[in-house]
Amino acid sequence: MASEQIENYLKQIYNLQSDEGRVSTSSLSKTLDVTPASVSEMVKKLADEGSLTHTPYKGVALTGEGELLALRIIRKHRLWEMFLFNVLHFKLEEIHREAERFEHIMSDTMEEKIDEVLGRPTIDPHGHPIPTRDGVMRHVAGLRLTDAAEGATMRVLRVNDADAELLQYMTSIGIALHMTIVVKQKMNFDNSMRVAIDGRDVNISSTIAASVIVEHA
Amino acid sequence: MASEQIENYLKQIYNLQSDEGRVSTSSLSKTLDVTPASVSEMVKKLADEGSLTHTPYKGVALTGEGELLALRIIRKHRLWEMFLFNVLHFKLEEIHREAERFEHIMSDTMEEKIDEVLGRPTIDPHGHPIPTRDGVMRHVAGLRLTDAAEGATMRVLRVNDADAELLQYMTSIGIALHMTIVVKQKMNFDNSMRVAIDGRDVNISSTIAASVIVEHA
DNA sequence: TCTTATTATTAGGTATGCCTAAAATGGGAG
DNA sequence: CTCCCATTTTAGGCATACCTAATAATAAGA
Repeated sequence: MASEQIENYLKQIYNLQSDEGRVSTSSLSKTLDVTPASVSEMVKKLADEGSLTHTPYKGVALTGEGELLALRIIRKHRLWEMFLFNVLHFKLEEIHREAERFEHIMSDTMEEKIDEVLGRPTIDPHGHPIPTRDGVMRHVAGLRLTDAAEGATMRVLRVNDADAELLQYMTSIGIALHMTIVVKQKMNFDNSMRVAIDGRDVNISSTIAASVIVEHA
Repeated sequence: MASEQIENYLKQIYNLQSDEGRVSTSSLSKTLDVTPASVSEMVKKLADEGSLTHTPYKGVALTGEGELLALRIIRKHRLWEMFLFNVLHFKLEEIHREAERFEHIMSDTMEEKIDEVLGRPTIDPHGHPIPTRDGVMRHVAGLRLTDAAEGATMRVLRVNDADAELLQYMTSIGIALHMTIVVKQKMNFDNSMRVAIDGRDVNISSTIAASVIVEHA
């Protein structure tokens, strides 16, 4: 079984691969909060184990095997988030951090029990898709609220899960999954916007708007 | 925060202290499945940290601080077992092993949420008392079924949680918490006994009988 | 009491995963 | 096309918690 650290590396590499395409030593160093030297070392080991391929000074890419391991962890993470939110009534902004620890020690039996109790959910409380047991993840397209046209009526597909403070603020102004948002006015100078949420007008910064992924309602 | 290993040492020392009184290096070595040499080393560290006192070649004893740490872990373990059993519908014999991993990463917030969801239980699914948040554990006296008199009607107070196979067998013959057992006949040659459980007569070995703690019904 | 057997401790070594400091690489500016 | 600098890798160390082998202390029997 892969150690907790190894699982974190694989998960992070998977995320960076989806978000940015290329995965560099320094990007891993930043997101995992370890020195580049440590990343180099670990990457070498993961390459030896067959979880990824590494071209020195170029970057890394998960093998099929490594990707499956990553997706298994992501599944556990998201199922656990769902459980914390729906069953234990944790706040939306708290679940990510809790799940970071539990994903590593969750047995496959536990994963199955939770999946069952939750009724086999397909998205987590932030709107992210939950991969299947065998590593298939269906990603629903969408666009950043920043990129929605003025006057458009959008529905919230998913929200950034990593920044608890931002998430807490979003919740406080009424942004939640599946909610309808109407883009009233876009300010070109700073990319902030005025939107209507639940009939109430709110000004939101570009940081917030960029963290909300929407689709046309 | 104490590491996972340290928590296991403290918990085990607490258990041995309650069961046997004296806690030797070799008893810890056996129950923790590490060599006596490793135990000596770790014990020295724990003594330095103030969790226990150590008299070389004699044994160890938890300090107040160490005992509190142990009881905090035991509380998490038992709450988690309760949760696995009642909410996730794990089998009685599976919960102990699962809880062994979770007890270490359960935050105090999680402990509180679970305690609340479960309705502040005072015993776990095996009948063991759950210590309070501040380390108070009320132990209910009882006797081994082996020691019950012939003809006596007893009620199951608690059962051994460590041996999954034994527990599974006990469940299969109908022994469960709070169940009534009538001692029909005691065989002196091997300490086995014939008992009535739920009206049905069953022969049980001394091993089984010794793992069942009962009180007079 | 003395000797042996049991129990416990110390000494020295391994693996993991982190670190800092030093060396190597390669892509972009001049 | 070369040189510089940011990125990356290697070298050498540290901490934790384990191990085996060797030594020391205690307990128990002759």
